[in-house]
Amino acid sequence: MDKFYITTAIDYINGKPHIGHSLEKVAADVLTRFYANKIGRDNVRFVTGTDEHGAKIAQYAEKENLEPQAFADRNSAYFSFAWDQLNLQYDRFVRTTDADHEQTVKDLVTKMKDNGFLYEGEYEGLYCVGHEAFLTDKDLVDGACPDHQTKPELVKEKNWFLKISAFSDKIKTAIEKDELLVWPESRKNEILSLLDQGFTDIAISRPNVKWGIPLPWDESQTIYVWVDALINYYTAADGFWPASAHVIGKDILKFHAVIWPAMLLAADLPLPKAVITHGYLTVDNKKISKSLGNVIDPNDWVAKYGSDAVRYFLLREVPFSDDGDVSEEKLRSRYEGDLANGLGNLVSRITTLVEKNLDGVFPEGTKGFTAPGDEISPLIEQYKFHEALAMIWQYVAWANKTVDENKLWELAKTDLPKFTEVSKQVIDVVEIIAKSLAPFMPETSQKILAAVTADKIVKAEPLFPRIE
RNA sequence: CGCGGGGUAGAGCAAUUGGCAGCUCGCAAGGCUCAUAACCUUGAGGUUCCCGGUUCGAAUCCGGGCCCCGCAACCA
Repeated sequence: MDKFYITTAIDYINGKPHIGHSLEKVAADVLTRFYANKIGRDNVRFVTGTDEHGAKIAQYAEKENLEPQAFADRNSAYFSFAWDQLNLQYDRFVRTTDADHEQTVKDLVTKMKDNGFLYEGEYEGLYCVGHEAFLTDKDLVDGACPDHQTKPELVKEKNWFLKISAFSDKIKTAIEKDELLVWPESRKNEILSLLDQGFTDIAISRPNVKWGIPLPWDESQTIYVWVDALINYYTAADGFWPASAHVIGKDILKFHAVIWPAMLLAADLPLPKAVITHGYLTVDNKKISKSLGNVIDPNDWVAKYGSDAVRYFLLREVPFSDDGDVSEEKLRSRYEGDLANGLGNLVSRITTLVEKNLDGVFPEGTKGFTAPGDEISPLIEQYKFHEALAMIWQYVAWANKTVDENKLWELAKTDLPKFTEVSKQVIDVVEIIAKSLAPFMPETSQKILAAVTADKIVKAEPLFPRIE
């Protein structure tokens, strides 16, 4: 591998970022830092951003008496701000209203048409004005929309369609052979069975949506927001295409594993290497929802516990591929248990012991700890972040145990050579911990490395101070 | 019989191919005093949802049943 291009889903800006959005971005950042360490930062590209077109956005903007663009500018900034707080090293924050993106979308769609994979058709359906969307018969109760208590209108729309059917075999083969890896396995099976059932062609343009990118050859239509949004990955590639991994949530797998590949094939472009699907978070075992009032602003947690703690918590608490539950109580428990009592206290006690008894310096040639093989990297490469972190904490446990079992504070008085040797081993293990932790907790990693590799080791400041 | 995920210690979860049912937290007892009231050791705690089947052997495989959570909206 000489290059690695990683993307996250770009978020729809009808609201503010919540803790569920953060999980995906943090995971992508961990992969970015991990591969950067392996192949050099210049060879890794990390892109995230916001999805800003569509009727809904225009509607929200109107409610607030804002132009759509002004609304988009404001809300997009909520996202980039949150990602900065979480210390994400993205190379580009792409917005679907960016000029170069709009041009790329037009170019790609034109290419799909020139290649003969678009056709003009008519869509007829039951349109609910309240939803601004088409409903199917099964959505209706007594012929009316159950949410709006209105009868939908029968509407005929002219649209341009993408011939997905022309590519379904190719896509299926690519997924089966893992040329397009769909992870985890259960998601791969899900998509394959979806492809077996057959995939209908999708409309790539809409006649009645104004806030969007116009079709180059028919300006009465704008490009369907999903088509517009997916192309961001190509817009922002900057020579890195094809993507190594699209990190996404489970709800949008269909778009990334079928529609997006079909678009790329229609435009003669290579397929991405992997679609990595994560689960959903619940808060206090309930779905995240505004009406339940359990939406968590990641900025609040970062302000209180620090970005590293939040990054650690999100990836340690929940297996990445699965749904999982979070809460401030659980975060606090990880913070106090794993971080303050476990790692933080370890660094304090060992640096203190070395400062007090060796004046912070190991004699020339002190034998240290021989590192075992790298057990952490394969876990990160397989997106098993929670297991990687659990593994790192086994080193923390080993170090604490070693200090205790050897009674280092006593050895310092009775057998200084032995003290020197054992404490050097512990320091070395702490260094391994810090290095392994670098992608997950960059600031903490730096602090620990600075403390244990100093010419003269001194008692470290608490890494994770008590809160409140 | 709509689709999917799940039911394992008080809580949260794990257990490759069927092979001694484990981990973290909490609880109890003990140890220690280097350390952020932190750390270490030991212990208690199980009908693996229920019934049946296959097997030398089932949390795991098969059949049947019960229960919980998603799949309409704000919402990744």
